[in-house]
Amino acid sequence: MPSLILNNSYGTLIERTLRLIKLRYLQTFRAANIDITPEQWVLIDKLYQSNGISQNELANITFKNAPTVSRIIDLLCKKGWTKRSRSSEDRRSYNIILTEAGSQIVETLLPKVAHLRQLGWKNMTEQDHLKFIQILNQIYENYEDEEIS
Amino acid sequence: MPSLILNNSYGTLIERTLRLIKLRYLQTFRAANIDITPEQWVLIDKLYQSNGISQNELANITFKNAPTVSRIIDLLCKKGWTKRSRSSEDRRSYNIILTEAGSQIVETLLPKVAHLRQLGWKNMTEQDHLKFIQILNQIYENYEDEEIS
DNA sequence: TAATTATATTTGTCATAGCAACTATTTCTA
DNA sequence: TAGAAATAGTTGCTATGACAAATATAATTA
Repeated sequence: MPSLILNNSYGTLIERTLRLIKLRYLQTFRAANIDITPEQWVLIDKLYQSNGISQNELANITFKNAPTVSRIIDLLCKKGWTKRSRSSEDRRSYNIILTEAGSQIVETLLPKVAHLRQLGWKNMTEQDHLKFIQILNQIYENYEDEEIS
Repeated sequence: MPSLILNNSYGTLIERTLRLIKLRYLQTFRAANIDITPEQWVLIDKLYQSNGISQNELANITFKNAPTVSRIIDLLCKKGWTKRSRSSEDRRSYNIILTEAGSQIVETLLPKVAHLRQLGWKNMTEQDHLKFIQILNQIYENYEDEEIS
């Protein structure tokens, strides 16, 4: 259906691709019998790399907003994969700790996620990958610069 | 913060850019004093091009699912921008009609949206645009092909 | 140091989106 | 043609995300 593709603005196409990527992640997690969403995955993956960071830091590095991170951490804590520990330096914030169970989830899923990431670049070169990321970030900057009346 | 960019998978970067695009659309609509979301815009924009199509057709061309389209049409009808009219050929489906008020909304916003679409491609060539869409669709196809266990 | 301002997090409300189950029709098939 | 299967749409439940308002604590300033 090439006409469908041509008739849609790039926003719609970005959304379509992103939605499929997330669906594949979800299906992969289900196939591994682990009840986790792609967004929850992003957070515990970051915690695996930087255990003990605050919700605010998590929000910054994942580009999510504070209420969203707060609610996802709620869910992760309910599942026993993370724990909130009040920071001793700043009693407003928490250190978010990945539990042993949480670590095991990450270690189980990491190779499957690595496979998914590669999958997206099938039939393409490293050059394509770089170009894509570069354009994506250029679009971001273009919109970031713009003051909307 | 280049390290942030390099440390994030492309899914996260796609999401970040898409979120900013949607935010700019929303801000543009607000600046025009029109209470509409980017998703609602996508639907009435399609109806402006193809008035009277069914919810199912709308879902297909916007890559949204049936419940989502049903609920967005509910909202559009409440605002008086669309109407549902039972199809005479197939009494299960509706023809979704853009009202006069709906048409005026589209006509007011179209030039502003055209400006936003161009904005994303500042500092880039038509070649970049084509390459980006091509890669985006290749990623889509790569994930589409894959059977998840 | 008291008062103001800024920051980290939470909560409420709404919109979007996925999935599953359901109703009403239509189409297919034995 | 009767019964089964498919299709269009709706509704319920859950998760994510935006925004605004609230609380608690920290940092700044007069």
